Amino acid sequence: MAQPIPLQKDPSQADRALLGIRDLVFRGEFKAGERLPELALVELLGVSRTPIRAALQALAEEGLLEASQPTGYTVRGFSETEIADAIEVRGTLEALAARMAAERGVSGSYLAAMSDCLDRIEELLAKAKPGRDFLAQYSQLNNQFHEMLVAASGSEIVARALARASSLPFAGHNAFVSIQGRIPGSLEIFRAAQRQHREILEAIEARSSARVEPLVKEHARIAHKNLQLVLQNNEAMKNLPGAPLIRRRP
Amino acid sequence: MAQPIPLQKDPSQADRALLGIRDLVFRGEFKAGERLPELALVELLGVSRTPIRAALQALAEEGLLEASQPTGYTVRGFSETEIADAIEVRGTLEALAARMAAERGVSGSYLAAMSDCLDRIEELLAKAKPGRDFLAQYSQLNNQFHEMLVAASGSEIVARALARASSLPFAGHNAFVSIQGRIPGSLEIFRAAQRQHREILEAIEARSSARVEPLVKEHARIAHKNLQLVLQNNEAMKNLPGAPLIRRRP
DNA sequence: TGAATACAAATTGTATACAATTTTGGAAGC
DNA sequence: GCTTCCAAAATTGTATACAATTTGTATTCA
Repeated sequence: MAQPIPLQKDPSQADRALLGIRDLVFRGEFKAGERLPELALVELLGVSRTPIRAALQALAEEGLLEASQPTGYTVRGFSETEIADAIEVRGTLEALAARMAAERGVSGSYLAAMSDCLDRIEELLAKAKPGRDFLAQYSQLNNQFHEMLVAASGSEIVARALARASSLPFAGHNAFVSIQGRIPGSLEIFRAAQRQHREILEAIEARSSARVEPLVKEHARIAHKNLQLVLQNNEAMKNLPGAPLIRRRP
Repeated sequence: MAQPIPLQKDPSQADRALLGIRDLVFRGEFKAGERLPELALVELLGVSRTPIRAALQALAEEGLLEASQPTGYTVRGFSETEIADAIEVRGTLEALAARMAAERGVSGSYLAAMSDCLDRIEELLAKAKPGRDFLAQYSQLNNQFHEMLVAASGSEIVARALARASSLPFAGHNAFVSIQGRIPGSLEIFRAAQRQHREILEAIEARSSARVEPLVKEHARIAHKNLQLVLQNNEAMKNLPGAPLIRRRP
């Protein structure tokens, strides 16, 4: 099962470089298509070239940057279609994970833990209205449920593939949660998602692999709908982390 | 569309390190679970630590190595189940690519090029018996068809995810082709695969997204069967590149 | 004026020195 | 005999010097 937080002592320079560069890109300090000169990053982040290079390589693997010809790295931009495809890939792999969980079976205690997680989400939805705290808590619980779902597959290989697919900007399950407070009717979206969570868990409990697969795929389509909503809402776009990476339709 | 060969002038030290380490691991010079000290690799490959480190990082991303606690890298071993899962992930993503191709449509000239590729495979199967040349040619053409299939999806995101999934040892479509000459009845396996290739192409031509998805998944199961055959055949195991990475069932 | 070339600046690739950390081996103490 | 601690060795993390390459710019020649 995956260790959610590796619990590291003090962050290395390489970690600082990774987080620092990702932050610079997400904040739009470097725009899509722009080069990232190593020395500029050394200046901005205060670490030497060695960890900077390691971070650039990692971010290129992650998909945020791309190696440019004949050398160096540039910021990658994402079209609406590309983001939709990334969500589709994530949903497909999540569905595979859920199917495996249903086929291979999950222990009663683990199912109970997943159900507990859903209970807490319901509690949250019952009493709270969208706001700062609410969104942070929902995001955390939603994340936990999805982590547990993948772990339930029992396959490290699938978990790995899924983690990679989810690391693309806007592809993860919480990509749009942080700004749903600004979108009208978002509470109803959360409620719909939660109903799907229950159905997914029930299908796994019933070992119904044929049913759980389309359920998870459908669940991933919420992200799709959120993408559409955000793109039509300028106010939301301003507050979406990484918004400068999105290539709007010409 | 993906550039199969980046056409680089002379290989960098980093490239040499990457290929060199992969080769050492596939040949079993370092066994599963064993550490890869940087200085040992410097000695063996004759390049300095900087490109060695870049290569280690890349190979860990690829899945061949894993970062070990609290530092360094070790060779990753693969159980039979893990290899089966990797094939399943690859098949799932390939099916997604094919479905997208069917949904979005593929130009007539591209379909014709894919058909040409299949014609050449048929020609090869008609006249040749399994042997050195035959396997190399089949492998090349099989690879070409699968590359074209992914490209037909029109999605770089999916192509990327698939390339990563296929880079895990034994997960690619040609993983077991090189030793099929040693397995009795292999020609019949190739013929069955080719019949599936035709059906897949016909389904895409007919824009039948619902039909192409299970066809591609079924096609990927050939790799599954080949895995079983190889594991039961000691002679074949000896000639399988990367065989030392496989953790046999205890 | 425009193109070609040579020179300068910027940038990345590589090697290596040094720092920090982890592991190892053994001696001392219980 | 076993554990504990410390020092030495091994190993990785980081910074930086130098080399090789690419890019930009100015100057010269047609």
